[in-house]
Amino acid sequence: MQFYPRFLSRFELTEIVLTSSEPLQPLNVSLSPRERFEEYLQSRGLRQTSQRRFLIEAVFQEHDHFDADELIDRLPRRGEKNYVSSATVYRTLREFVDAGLLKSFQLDGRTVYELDYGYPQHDHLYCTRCRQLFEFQSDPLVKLRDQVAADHGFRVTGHRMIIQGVCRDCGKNRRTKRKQDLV
Amino acid sequence: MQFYPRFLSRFELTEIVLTSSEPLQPLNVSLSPRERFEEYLQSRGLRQTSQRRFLIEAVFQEHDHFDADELIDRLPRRGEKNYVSSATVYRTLREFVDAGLLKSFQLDGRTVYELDYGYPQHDHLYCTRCRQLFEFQSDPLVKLRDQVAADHGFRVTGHRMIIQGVCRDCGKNRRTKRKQDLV
DNA sequence: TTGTATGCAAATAATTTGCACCAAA
DNA sequence: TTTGGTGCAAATTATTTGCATACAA
Repeated sequence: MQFYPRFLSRFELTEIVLTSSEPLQPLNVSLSPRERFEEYLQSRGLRQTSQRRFLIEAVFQEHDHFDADELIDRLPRRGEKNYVSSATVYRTLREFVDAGLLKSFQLDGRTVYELDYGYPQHDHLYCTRCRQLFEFQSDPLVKLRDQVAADHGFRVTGHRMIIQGVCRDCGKNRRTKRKQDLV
Repeated sequence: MQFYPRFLSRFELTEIVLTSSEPLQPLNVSLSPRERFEEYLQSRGLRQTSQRRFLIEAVFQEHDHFDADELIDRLPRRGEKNYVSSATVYRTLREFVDAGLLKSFQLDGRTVYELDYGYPQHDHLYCTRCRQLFEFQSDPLVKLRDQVAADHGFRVTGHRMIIQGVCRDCGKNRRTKRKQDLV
């Protein structure tokens, strides 16, 4: 049996792929996230507010992936000092992304954020057992991407690569909940 | 200024990357999607119903990406012949994915489905202007993936790669709505 | 002063779920 | 018959939005 072809194509490329195993270094950036954000706000005629200042500290204090809900959970509650409404949290997270401080992507339906400013480009391994995200960096991947894009007349603005599987630990502990290895 | 390192690492790999530009061929599969699904149902003691039979036809009649909403739109309405409730559509789409007939992934917040059974593995280029998805195939990408995974002790079950950018046509027509080149 | 920004609550949007009824095997 | 399947409507979840008020510039 046979299906109609869609817009599929291969691309041509021959190159030597090289990567190194040095630990990935944080980038040196001249401005702190906060300074960078202030610059962003100024350039657009937006305002500095206590909420924005507080949120940028809160976000850059942690160094892991998070979603809006997790962030809100570790912020002061309504009534407490420095409380920020969730509406504002959502609005501000988007601004952080616009400002280039954070990156966001979709995983299992929710929006996941991670620090971008001050961190090198990287991609993810996702363990479908424990749902943990691991990071890796690969220059060849980026080259491959550019090659594919060029091949299709695309001007690249970015990419998102997630490798799904079972991480080392979960591979050992077969006893770990299996569920359905969701995509 | 300097940030704490996270779980970042590079990996070691040296290889020759080769790809070809032959148009990608549909796979030859011995069973039709419908037969394949019937097999799946039987193996799990599930039932064949008119809704399931109808949906599999509807889904495999088209050969493009779609989301639940688009699918429901082109199905018979309530009251008409062969009407299927949206709840059942959602439930059945998930079964199709379980059965390996469809693949699903998240894009701009919604769940996008595409035919899997009978089609070769591939990845996507996404135009952030016209929001169209294009497909490409790259063996080196898969090798790279396996290498990275092995490097991290991962047992791979799959991956998702989306290259974002502006497609050829939208690159020409600067007049096309620009908005914010959303991720 | 003047127009953003924020908090609150209501509105969305996309799915999922509870439940009574229907229908394969 | 028995147990899974379906339709309907209500419930969820994650966000977004309208609007009156607060506040930075």
